[in-house]
Amino acid sequence: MASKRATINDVASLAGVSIATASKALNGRQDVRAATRERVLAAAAELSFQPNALARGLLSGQTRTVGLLTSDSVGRFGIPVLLGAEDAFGAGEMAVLLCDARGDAIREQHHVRALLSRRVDGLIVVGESTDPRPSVSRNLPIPVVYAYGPSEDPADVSFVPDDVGAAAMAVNHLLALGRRRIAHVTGPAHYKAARDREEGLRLALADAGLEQAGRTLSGAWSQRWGRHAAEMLLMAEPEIDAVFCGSDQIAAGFVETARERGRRVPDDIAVVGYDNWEVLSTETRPALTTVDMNLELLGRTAAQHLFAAIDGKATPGVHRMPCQLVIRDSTSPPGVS
Amino acid sequence: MASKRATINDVASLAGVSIATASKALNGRQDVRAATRERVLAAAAELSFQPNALARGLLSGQTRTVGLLTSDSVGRFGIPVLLGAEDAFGAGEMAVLLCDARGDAIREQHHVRALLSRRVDGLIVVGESTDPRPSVSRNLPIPVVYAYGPSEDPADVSFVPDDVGAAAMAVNHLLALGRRRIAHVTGPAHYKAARDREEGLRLALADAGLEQAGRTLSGAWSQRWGRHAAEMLLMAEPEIDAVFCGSDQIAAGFVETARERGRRVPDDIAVVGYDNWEVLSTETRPALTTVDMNLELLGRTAAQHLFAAIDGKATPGVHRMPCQLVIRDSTSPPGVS
DNA sequence: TACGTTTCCGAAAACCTTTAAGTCCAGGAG
DNA sequence: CTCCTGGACTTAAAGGTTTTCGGAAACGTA
Repeated sequence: MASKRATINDVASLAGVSIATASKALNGRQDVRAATRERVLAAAAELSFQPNALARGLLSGQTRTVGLLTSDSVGRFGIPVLLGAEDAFGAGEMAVLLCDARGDAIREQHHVRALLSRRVDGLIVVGESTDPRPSVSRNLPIPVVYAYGPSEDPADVSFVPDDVGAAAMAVNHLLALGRRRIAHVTGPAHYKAARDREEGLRLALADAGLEQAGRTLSGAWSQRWGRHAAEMLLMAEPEIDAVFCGSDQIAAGFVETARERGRRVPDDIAVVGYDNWEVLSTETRPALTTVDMNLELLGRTAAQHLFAAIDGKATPGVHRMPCQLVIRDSTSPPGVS
Repeated sequence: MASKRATINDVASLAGVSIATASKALNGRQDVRAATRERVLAAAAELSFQPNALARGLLSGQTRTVGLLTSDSVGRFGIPVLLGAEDAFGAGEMAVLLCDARGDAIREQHHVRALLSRRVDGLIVVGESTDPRPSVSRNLPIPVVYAYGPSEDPADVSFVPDDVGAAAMAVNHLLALGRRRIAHVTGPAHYKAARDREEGLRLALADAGLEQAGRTLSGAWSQRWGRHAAEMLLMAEPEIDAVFCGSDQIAAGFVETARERGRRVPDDIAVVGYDNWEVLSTETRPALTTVDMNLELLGRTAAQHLFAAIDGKATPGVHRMPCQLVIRDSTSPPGVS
């Protein structure tokens, strides 16, 4: 361990100037002779001087730090958002203070206070689902943006994936392949994500003047449920030619069971998943066509808008971010597979 | 947004005392009358006063903040470690400053400097694999602990899963079930994890006086490779009765192909995976017996030892943390399934 | 009254940096 | 020669908190 951290005072003494001059030299300001600046820089290098961000922040009122508050144990959805945010901040000077509330409102409040006391410049709140969540920003002295899970308060700034549009896009893809008897298997109906994706399906089918094949099957987001739903669906609606699944896990389960029951994917039944969770979507056979919510982009965008808000240019409201359909073998046109 | 943040000065004025007295009252120190303390506390509450952590840190030299430096984009292994660390810190007062070096040494240095300038009290470095990595702690004025991926420097403090012991444990489990012809499919041989796990297998077999069934098959960590290896293995060594896989992905692929080839799991072939990645291990049929590396515990332990190191009690060396065998259906004794 | 003790409170320094304002000096213009 | 200008540098204040030390009041004792 180095003995003691060098301060700008040490640098100034070593260079034989005042601390004011040292500061100016180090920050590239005017009013300092080239020779002097060089002496200061040399001294700083020799002492491996690092300016104390605390002192700087105390003075300027800006810490160049943002808080990232997640509720879902930094789970499946938090990570990419976090990465995108870190990406937007990272290259520059911003740092991210990470807090996990583990879904507990009390703990969340506690973390908000801790972050406030650390004088973060802003806050990103990552939801655990796309269901609107209570606002945390009432009377907060710093800007807040919500990612993935929007705030209940429309005056807040929120970024969410456009589930409705993405589902419609997925279904239109199936329609373009000539599929006409499309079924829907999805997660628990109390999730807004499930309802939104069903809504997108409904819209796309209505546009095409078609009826959905059978009723929507709501269960869990799991592979197990996908297998179970496949059993039921193949029994009840034997002549379906496509399935839109609410998650890749469901789709993976569906594909597995369909194959065991002698249905070929995609020839007999085309399957579309959701999430583009690569460990599943690229490893099932056939690989899954699926919706990628571009969460990393979403996180990056949220971070950029947080910057804007810090600079005083807020853009309130819920912003729906476009998703992307990743086309793989589970929806190849016949003969192409 | 609230107008302006209250300082201890505002609190003191409102309570009609000096800032020194206010500080003492707020921090529960002696030398302040009960009535006065109450007045101060009331004033603080009214102004919703939050002490400025910057000022406090500047004075005390302690920020109650640690840096968490990850190389693997907070991937599969970083998350649980991070959670464990956050857990150990969280309840109390510590905060975590997250940095992702994305595997780039330059960026890593940059982040270390940034963290240093923010005066973090310590650093946790999370590796992307169990291969030893260059030390980052040379001449750093703060303690550093390494989690998952150890430092090359034995004077540093590192925590890694005990892959050798865990593999031996897994194989002993197979032996206890009466399996005698055990094969091994694992990831790329240049990974220390792959070599360590093979070593554990070797030791367990040697103890039992047995030979491995066929040679170790090294490929990728993927499901695809698991399927491919299964094809080869069932051809080359048809009479194997157990397989030890280097990852759950490999195991999932193996199980799938084995079933398609008419081998029953676990009756004909018992399968053990590695990682306990639940989306795979609990969703395959049958569910996988697998090694759980207890990464969350590892992260928590690393964090606790970082605390100890901050308090001056370091424990240098590479600490191997015990793993745990999670027994599921893929190794049920015959007739129990 | 003089003095010591206890209890409570306030003044001021310290932490480190940035910046506004001020000082000093050389050189050019009048 | 005087005055002004501008460049190069220094002084000092500010930012919010904690802590040390000293001061004042109240009270008891001689």
